[in-house]
Amino acid sequence: MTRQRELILGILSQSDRHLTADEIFFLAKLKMPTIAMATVYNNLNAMNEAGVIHRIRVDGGADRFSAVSEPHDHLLCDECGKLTDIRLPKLKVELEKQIHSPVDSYDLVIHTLCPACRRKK
Amino acid sequence: MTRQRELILGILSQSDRHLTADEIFFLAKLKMPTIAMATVYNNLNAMNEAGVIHRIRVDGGADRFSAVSEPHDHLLCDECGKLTDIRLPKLKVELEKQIHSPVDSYDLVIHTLCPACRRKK
DNA sequence: GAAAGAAATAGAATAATTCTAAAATCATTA
DNA sequence: TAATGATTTTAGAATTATTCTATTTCTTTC
Repeated sequence: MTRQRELILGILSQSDRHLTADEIFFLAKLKMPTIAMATVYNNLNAMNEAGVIHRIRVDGGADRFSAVSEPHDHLLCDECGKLTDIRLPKLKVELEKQIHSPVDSYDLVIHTLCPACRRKK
Repeated sequence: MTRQRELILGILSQSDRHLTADEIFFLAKLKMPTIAMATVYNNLNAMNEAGVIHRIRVDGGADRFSAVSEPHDHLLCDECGKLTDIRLPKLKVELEKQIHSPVDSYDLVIHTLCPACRRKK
């Protein structure tokens, strides 16, 4: 656990949004101006592999990262692009029942309108 | 519907795998050597927007495309990387029940071992 | 405090995708 | 059929996200 890794993890933990590597790099630079982009990626990859953070790919953009370590799912608002975490604890078992095989893990992004955007319609 | 678009759609329809833009480009070139990569992307994007084909993003690699128009889900084998379609018709309703909101659509990739790889373990 | 190993840095390299400008194709109307 | 305008394709440059590489800086241990 280097200072850089600590910084990056801190940034992710404190953010309620899911950040791109670029955003993390920018925020990290504010606190540690010498940090390099490769360091950000190195650490994001390492922590992702270790399961400490989570990488999520969304259509039309860079990968996002979040510090939430518990498995969880995602709501994506197609109107404003906001990405929210949601926990569907029963889903894994449900999926295993449906495919008749053990599920290692899964990635789920649900497209829906966020409450704010729904109200505007 | 240009000749190029027809060709690309044909390639996708006839493939049982999910192809990358690169693979589609290669296959298209065999039939129409003058076709350009940009044309492949133009058409893939257009057809994806129109809902005729489906783009799917998988960790660590290029986007894949498939012609299957019905909504469906994906099984990804973490061992050999094989990506298979699966239909879970009840899931959408199940999700709507759980999030208490209408679900526009959703993307699901289930990580599991394919039968072949499971046998080898 | 020197040596060894691990991680960080800077910048080049790669891969996937998009953009741009010119040429080709197509459909429509004169 | 010729002219017109719109759309699409083409080729290659440009961009974006990410990884790689070689060198430097930190840590840790002796």
